[in-house]
Amino acid sequence: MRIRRDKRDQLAARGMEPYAIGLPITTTIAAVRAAHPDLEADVATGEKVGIAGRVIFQRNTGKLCFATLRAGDGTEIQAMLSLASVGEEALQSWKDLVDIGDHVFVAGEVITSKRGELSVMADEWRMASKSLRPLPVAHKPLNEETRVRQRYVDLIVRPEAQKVARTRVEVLASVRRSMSERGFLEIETPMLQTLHGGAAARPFVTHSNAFDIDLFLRIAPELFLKRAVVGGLERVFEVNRNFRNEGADRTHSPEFTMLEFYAQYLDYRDVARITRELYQEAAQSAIGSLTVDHPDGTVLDLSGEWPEIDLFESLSEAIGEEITPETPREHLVMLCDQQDIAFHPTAVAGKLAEELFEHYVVPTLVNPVFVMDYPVDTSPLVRGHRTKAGVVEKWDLYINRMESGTGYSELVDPVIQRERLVEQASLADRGDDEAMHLDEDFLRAMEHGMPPMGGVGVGVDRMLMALTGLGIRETILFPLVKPGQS
RNA sequence: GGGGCGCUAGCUCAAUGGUUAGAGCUGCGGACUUUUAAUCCGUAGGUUCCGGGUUCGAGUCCCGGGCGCCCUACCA
Repeated sequence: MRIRRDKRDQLAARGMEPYAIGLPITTTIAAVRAAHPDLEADVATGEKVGIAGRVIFQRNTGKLCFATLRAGDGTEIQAMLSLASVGEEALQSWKDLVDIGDHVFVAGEVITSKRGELSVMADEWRMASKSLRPLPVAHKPLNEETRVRQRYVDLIVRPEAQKVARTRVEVLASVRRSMSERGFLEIETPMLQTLHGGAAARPFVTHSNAFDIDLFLRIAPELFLKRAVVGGLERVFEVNRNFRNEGADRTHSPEFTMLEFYAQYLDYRDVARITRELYQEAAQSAIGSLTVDHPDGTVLDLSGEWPEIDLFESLSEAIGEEITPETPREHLVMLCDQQDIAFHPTAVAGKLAEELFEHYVVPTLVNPVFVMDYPVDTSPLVRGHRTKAGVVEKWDLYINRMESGTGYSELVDPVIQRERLVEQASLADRGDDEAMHLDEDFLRAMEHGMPPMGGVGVGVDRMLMALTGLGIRETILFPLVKPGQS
């Protein structure tokens, strides 16, 4: 650090700017590479360029210096500085003052070296940004903590980190494209809410000084998106952050990115199809394939139609006895106890059935599957099933043994909705801090006539996980980390 | 929440309770006009995560704390 600071000062002393702006850059490394895909060794093209990049390797010999410059997109090119073309003073400055990690500008002719490496033979060089801290040694894996805490370093030295960051960009762009093509409007709804609703989760609480009230960071945008549909924005979506004050592990982050979309007059099967298409289009544009290979050897096949299984039927089959929405709570408790499945003491029968499902069936769900028709008592915002008793028109999408999305035929009857929410509110009063509170304004919106609609929530981070096989903290560029000692 | 493992030089890692905590790469000085993780010679580099304790002696053992990873549970 101290030595590099001295070099920074030396640059100024020799009349060079250590952080130069307005450099005469004429092209990119990628463009030079693309223009000269397969030159023979030891060729001079006569083409003059000005390029800049970060020094990633250096090989300084006596009168001829080599450096590998890398751009953010991972493309690299070699810079060569010879005594003959830059002169003694510039060559000496280069050897004295350039370190691995510096951004440098090089202007000169595009050539290939005697070993065939595409290079720029410099006529001049300039410092673009003097790096004061050394880069970690290349070719040795950084430990996971440093990668997450200093993602900027991770991105410099590990091309895979770049790739993941760019895959996320591509997935988000693809999702927005797919939604737009189907007539959905991207809208923004409140992150700061006076009541949290739309999901069952513990919220983060903050305080507004101006209004002198406590506010919640949203756990879901659902109730506002539905209000927008009431208002005649017939198809809406939002891709943005939700915040849940709960556990963090390989598949959960306190802030995570969620896609929600709602479309009037569609039902849960219609939106399931759209969800599958979204996924397939995102996979195609982000990784170029509907077959995904994970580092752990898992292979996901996202192609074609995705199968549907019935929650209670598949559970009954797995257990070997019939389980229905009418199966008494006591019996489900007994089945859970047999398998040492833990559950919350106040859990309702439907919740227990879902616990059993997670234990028996979920571990087998690698390729995408829509799990259909959930118990009514765990789904307060979903419409009752049109033919089956005790269940609602809801699916969960499982990919790679992970819940990756959920879709409903939304409940739009304000009278039934009020009954369900009152029931939830009484749960909240009894100490279930994840139950929903009564949102009178939401009910008021419904009472103005909410069109029948299908709605979906898809975890975008989990999309990235499915497409890369990585943990959630690798798919998020800057995940929350506890402050360290220093 | 419970259990396990880890934290030592810029990075990746060594070090039976016992000399002055080592190695590779990085860095620094030098040689070299075709190198590719360049090579060769020389050299520097430490609050062993923090705080206590046991001991003649602690990176190592004990207690407390911090941070991370894995497993497990919880979180519809």
